[in-house]
Amino acid sequence: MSHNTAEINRRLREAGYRVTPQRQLILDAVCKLGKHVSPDAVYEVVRRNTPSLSRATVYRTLHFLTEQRILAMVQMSDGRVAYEVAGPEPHHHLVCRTCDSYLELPHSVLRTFRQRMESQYDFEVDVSHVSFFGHCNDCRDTAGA
Amino acid sequence: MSHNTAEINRRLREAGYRVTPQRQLILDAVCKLGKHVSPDAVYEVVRRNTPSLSRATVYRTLHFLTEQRILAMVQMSDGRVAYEVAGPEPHHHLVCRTCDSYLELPHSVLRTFRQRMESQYDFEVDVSHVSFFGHCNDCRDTAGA
DNA sequence: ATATTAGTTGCGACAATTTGCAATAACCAA
DNA sequence: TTGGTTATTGCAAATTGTCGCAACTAATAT
Ligand SMILES: [Mn+2]
Ligand SMILES: [Mn+2]
Ligand SMILES: [Zn+2]
Ligand SMILES: [Zn+2]
Repeated sequence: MSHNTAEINRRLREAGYRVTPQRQLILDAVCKLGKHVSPDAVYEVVRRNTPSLSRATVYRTLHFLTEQRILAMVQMSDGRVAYEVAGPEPHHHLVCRTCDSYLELPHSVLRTFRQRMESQYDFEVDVSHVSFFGHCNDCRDTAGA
Repeated sequence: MSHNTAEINRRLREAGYRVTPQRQLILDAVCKLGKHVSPDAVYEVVRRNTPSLSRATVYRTLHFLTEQRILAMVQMSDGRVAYEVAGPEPHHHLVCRTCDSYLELPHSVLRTFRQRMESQYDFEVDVSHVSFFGHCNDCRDTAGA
């Protein structure tokens, strides 16, 4: 997934945030590294360019860009999180507990569920990048339970 | 939720595990502290009784008791996990991102979703104690998005 | 009771992530 | 340009959680 730098910078400034070299480097790194990137992988890439860039900034910026819906956060099966550039439409994940592979689901699979929670419980479910855990076709036989 | 000590101890021993004072203290602490207890809260309680009991043992035991289905693990909105005594039937949670309150859902709400993932993607979703995040009725107005 | 055995614990080191705070620098207005 | 305001960064310390390993002890048999 790629990203439109000019458009993003405009959005950030309009909301009162600043466009810093760190933020641009980190976003570029996630973009280049592809899907489901770990904070540490991002850190390793950006430090090649800017060794002074700190780990704290990587974590903070990944959170920040996720809040701005420029990135999306994905729960992995071991409890850690990964990031990816957010597309125009959110999607969901089926993450295998055994081999850590994942399938991506269209946004639509949770539409009726969301509506049901809304009407029955007055609860507005955030149906953006939800992860479900379990076992993929290859791992079902070998994995217990 | 309470627990039947004698029955649990029998089950553990039968499976080749041991009933230790640490495990009993930790289980009692979760039970006494109520629902959705953090590892640190458990640690604070048990160390009053047994100061030598280590943090590592708390984490290991909470994992262990979850594997044995004596406890259940719940994802909280900040990514951390909490524990509760597992009832006879699993249930799910609607966790509010703003106030951290939660609603409990019956196990059945994911039955059709699970079947759909099974038939469409050959993926076996683990539908035990799933957390969904969003905003509760009280927080919907105040919270952005 | 005593000994044997293997599951469990505590410790310390380590890895991962968060946070407070002073220094910095992006943005904007003049 | 220049200067002021304040969001952001880097650093270091604090949290949070994991791991290897030697010492310990619960369970079982003798
Ligand atoms: Mn994805
Ligand atoms: Mn619950
Ligand atoms: Zn798999
Ligand atoms: Zn709420």
